[in-house]
Amino acid sequence: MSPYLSAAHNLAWRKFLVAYVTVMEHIEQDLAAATLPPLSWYDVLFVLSESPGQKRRLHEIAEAVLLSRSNTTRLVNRLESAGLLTREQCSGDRRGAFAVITDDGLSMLERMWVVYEAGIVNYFAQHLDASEAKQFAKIMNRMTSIRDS
Amino acid sequence: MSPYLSAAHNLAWRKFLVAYVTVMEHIEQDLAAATLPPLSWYDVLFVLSESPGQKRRLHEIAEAVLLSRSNTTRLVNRLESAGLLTREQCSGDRRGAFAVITDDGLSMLERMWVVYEAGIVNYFAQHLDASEAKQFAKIMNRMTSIRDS
DNA sequence: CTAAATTGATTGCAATTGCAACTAAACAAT
DNA sequence: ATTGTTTAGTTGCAATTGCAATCAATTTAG
Repeated sequence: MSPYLSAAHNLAWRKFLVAYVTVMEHIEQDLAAATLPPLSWYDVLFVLSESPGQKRRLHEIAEAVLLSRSNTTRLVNRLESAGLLTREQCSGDRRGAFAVITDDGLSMLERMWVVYEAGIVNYFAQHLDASEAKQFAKIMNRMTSIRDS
Repeated sequence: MSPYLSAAHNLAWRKFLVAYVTVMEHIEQDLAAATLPPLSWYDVLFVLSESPGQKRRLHEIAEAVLLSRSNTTRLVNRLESAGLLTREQCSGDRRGAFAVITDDGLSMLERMWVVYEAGIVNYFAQHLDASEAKQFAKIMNRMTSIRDS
């Protein structure tokens, strides 16, 4: 609750912001340079590929990729237009729709991962040794829990 | 150059992404709830307030806040429409323009900082002790340097 | 059972972003 | 001086986002 920010914490915050945008820009640039779609597409394809039956309800995708419902609808539209997934009627809940990854979607996922993984290594992981990586993940994890007072 | 990502590094990366968006969303929500402008406005106001004469060339702002030129032009337009800064003709370079922060801009900066600082503490800094904060800043700093092979 | 409330997904619309021109001024080089 | 190049800033346009409203289906409650 104390609204006081030490200089060290303030600095950490600023470096965090800068690091995030520069790393993301590098990775997005690498994808674009390889004429591959943006990371948001990867996220959806990845979630689907991990899902039972390689399909998932739209609202679950939204939650998994931290996107609003409406943005998910449209993102899924784009992937569908590109043939990377199809929509499937949901038996049992007639409101609902599944997104199902296609073979093209799976191969796109792989092609993107080649570039994406290299980017993560180059711009991010390279700068952390194994124990730092573990510690780092732990810290980031704390920030995603419900806030207290 | 080794394009191999360990499980620990991969996890760290994912937590990084999630932490960033959740923390940012919280802070933006807090600002919006206080009927304050988004963080992008704060960044510009802050840069100006730190600048000699409280003014800065547009391309310098762009660089400082990691934004493209065109987006900076339009962001500055919005702040100008809101009366938080003014444009000033640049003597010595007739192409150029300064953005100069106004008194309203300065007071907006302060009002935003109240909410922003609380957000940084609540969603970010709270989760780091002093030594972690220093270590964290150091790591983030490595990621913003020029990449090597 | 029926009305009210909730949930899943989509749509409209305004605001923001990204990218590629474009204009004008400065700089460089012959 | 004259041409070519770079730099500053802006603009057009298409794509993406954010938010509120909408519609239909499901669940809840009386």
